[in-house]
Amino acid sequence: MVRGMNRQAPTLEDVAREAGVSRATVSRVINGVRNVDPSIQDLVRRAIERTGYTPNRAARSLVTRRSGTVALVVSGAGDSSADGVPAGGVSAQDQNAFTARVFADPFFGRVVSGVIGHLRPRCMHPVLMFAESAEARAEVLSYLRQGSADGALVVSTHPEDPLPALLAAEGLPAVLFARPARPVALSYVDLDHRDGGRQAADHLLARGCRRIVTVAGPLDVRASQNRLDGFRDAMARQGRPYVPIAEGGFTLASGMSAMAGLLAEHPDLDGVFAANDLMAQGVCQMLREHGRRIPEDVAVVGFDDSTIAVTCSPQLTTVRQPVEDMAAEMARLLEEHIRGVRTEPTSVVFDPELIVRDSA
Amino acid sequence: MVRGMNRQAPTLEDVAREAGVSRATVSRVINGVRNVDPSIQDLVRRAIERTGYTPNRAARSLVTRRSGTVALVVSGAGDSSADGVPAGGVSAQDQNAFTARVFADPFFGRVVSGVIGHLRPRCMHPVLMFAESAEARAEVLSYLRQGSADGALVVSTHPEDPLPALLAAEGLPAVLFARPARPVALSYVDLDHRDGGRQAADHLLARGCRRIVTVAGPLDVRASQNRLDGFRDAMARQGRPYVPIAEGGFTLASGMSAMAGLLAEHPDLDGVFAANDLMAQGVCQMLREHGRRIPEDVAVVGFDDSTIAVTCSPQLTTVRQPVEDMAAEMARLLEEHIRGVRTEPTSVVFDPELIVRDSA
DNA sequence: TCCGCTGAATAGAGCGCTCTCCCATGATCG
DNA sequence: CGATCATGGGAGAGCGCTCTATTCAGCGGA
Repeated sequence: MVRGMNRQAPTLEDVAREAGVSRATVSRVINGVRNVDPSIQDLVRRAIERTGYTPNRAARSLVTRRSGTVALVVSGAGDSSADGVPAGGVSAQDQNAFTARVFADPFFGRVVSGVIGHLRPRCMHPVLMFAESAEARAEVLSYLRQGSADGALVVSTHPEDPLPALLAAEGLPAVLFARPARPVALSYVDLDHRDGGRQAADHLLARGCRRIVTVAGPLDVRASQNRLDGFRDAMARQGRPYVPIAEGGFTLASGMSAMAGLLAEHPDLDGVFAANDLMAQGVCQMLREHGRRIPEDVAVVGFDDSTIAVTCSPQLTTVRQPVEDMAAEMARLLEEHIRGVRTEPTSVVFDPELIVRDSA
Repeated sequence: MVRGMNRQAPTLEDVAREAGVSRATVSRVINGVRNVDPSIQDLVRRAIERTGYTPNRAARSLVTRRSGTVALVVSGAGDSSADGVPAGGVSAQDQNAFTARVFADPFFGRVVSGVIGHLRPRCMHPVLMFAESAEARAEVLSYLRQGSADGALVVSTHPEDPLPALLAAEGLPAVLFARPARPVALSYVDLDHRDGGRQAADHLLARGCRRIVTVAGPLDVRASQNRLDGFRDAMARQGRPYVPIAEGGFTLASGMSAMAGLLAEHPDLDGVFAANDLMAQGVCQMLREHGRRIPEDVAVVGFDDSTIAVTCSPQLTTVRQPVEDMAAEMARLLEEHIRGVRTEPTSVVFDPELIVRDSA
């Protein structure tokens, strides 16, 4: 680094001069295209080393029309902004609350992990965005339009989320987590929730449970509905048409109160299926407070196989949702859409798997 | 949009032609620089509207040498890569485990929230990066060097994290969460952990607790140490030189087992200070299993005021760490470093605040 | 010997934007 | 009334890269 600490970063030009070749040749070596004489390749590589050259992303994107960035959007329903929200839109308070809710569930962390796992080897990176208001949605759209990101991975927290339709309308590359409530011409990745519910029912029945109840998720969420449907169908198929249900909100507290209600009405219950692990944890806590042993007195099956399934005690028997794999698949699909290799919307549905631990 | 659905996005040139002015004038209107005749401003704005123009980020970055992106780096200690890691470096498994650990604590979600809160109004965006291995660290550095991001916000999960020093050595703009173990010429944001410990002690004593114990965090983490020191000093100042300690790992499970141990040795305890809320939750669960009522029999004080402080039952009395504000301050400092408004490393230390709820 | 012909390297035209000059205009002033 | 100056606008030079078109060297075949 004797060559003077000039603040300016070295450019292709500098490397070319150093190596005694043209800019184009250096570019070819870096991008590994076309035939370049091995001896010259070496020459160039050494020059790159010597100058400490790093390609400038902006310049590259400008010509390739690709940023190497994808937006990872967590999207809510939010105001339509037409209904005259007090100026300034969403308050910091609201945004914090929204973010906190999103991250309270380990689910999102798994999504991030899966996405990064796929993106990293391809030198791509996720930009985190929240789209909980009309304003924020507009920002996401403009971010994509101006080419700051090549596409979007969207995780909706609400069935009425308008973002997918907006993305589809503009023809922006995007992949969704879970099938959207309304049909939209976008690829998505999903889980066979029905089958997950079925597996939970079969396991509880096989264990010999006779009085089974269920704490369902919010019934306006399709995934919750499907888990419940699959669960009930399997029960019905085994001659159990009636299953007491309490609706929860996917939170620990809601699991506890749902369980309290069920215990009051059905004190002799001996099996519970909770539609996610967080609620299952609440269920366990409430059962313990009522002196029930798990799984001796009551067997509990959760859903997701999130980190809490193993941190909570007893460790949860649960239906595994392979979130990391699903997220990686989203990234893969998006990448293919961006590269233009894939043009038609596609869906990939994953199979859940029962993980047997201590709670059932 | 009658003007032919040519796939090409409209450029400044197009807008300029449409408005009958020069490219430079349109640019001036968009960036709000220099005086432009109001009537022409209007003309231009209408032309922008009509063409549906969005400025191209890459082109802009190329000349301004600013990307409008900052890296939000979650950094671990990780291998030094010199010790011959089996080819391929970090496995997907490891990365998932790392990510899961990071997101299991609601802490990181609050950081994200605070950062976005500051960045969004400034049209800046965070790129999520993990730096749990030497390879990953190199990638972060190159990402910054090539101008893909203007600076880095670093949250270290390990005191020996080498990333801060690397960033400082290259003179890349960066701000840390928490003071680094070794002195590094970077700005950071921190909390007065000692004072937080003090507040917890004072509250338990003021409540009349006589047999107080504490579940500390990992003692190789400075924050844990400081919380403990502050706690013990305050106790000592009130004539209580001896406080039984169990060391936990900031996880729910570790809180439970630490509490189990303390209960065995000090069955008559009536007050517990846990160094974070997750452990406090474990403490509460364990106390309940031993038939203790909270707060009647045992008072529990947590630390952080994370979301679980209110979702857990009873709701936790806890020392609030204003993570969102701290994260926003990080973003603010980084932005100033990037703009060149601030050149010297700075530290900002926040004060904790005791939030009294039901557990103590 | 000359002519394609192929492979390897170069020249140079942009990508879409910002920003520094420079020029036209009209107001101000000695 | 010409010199001075603020004001608003345009021309055009890049920013650092990719990629097409082009040149050039070498080589076998008629």
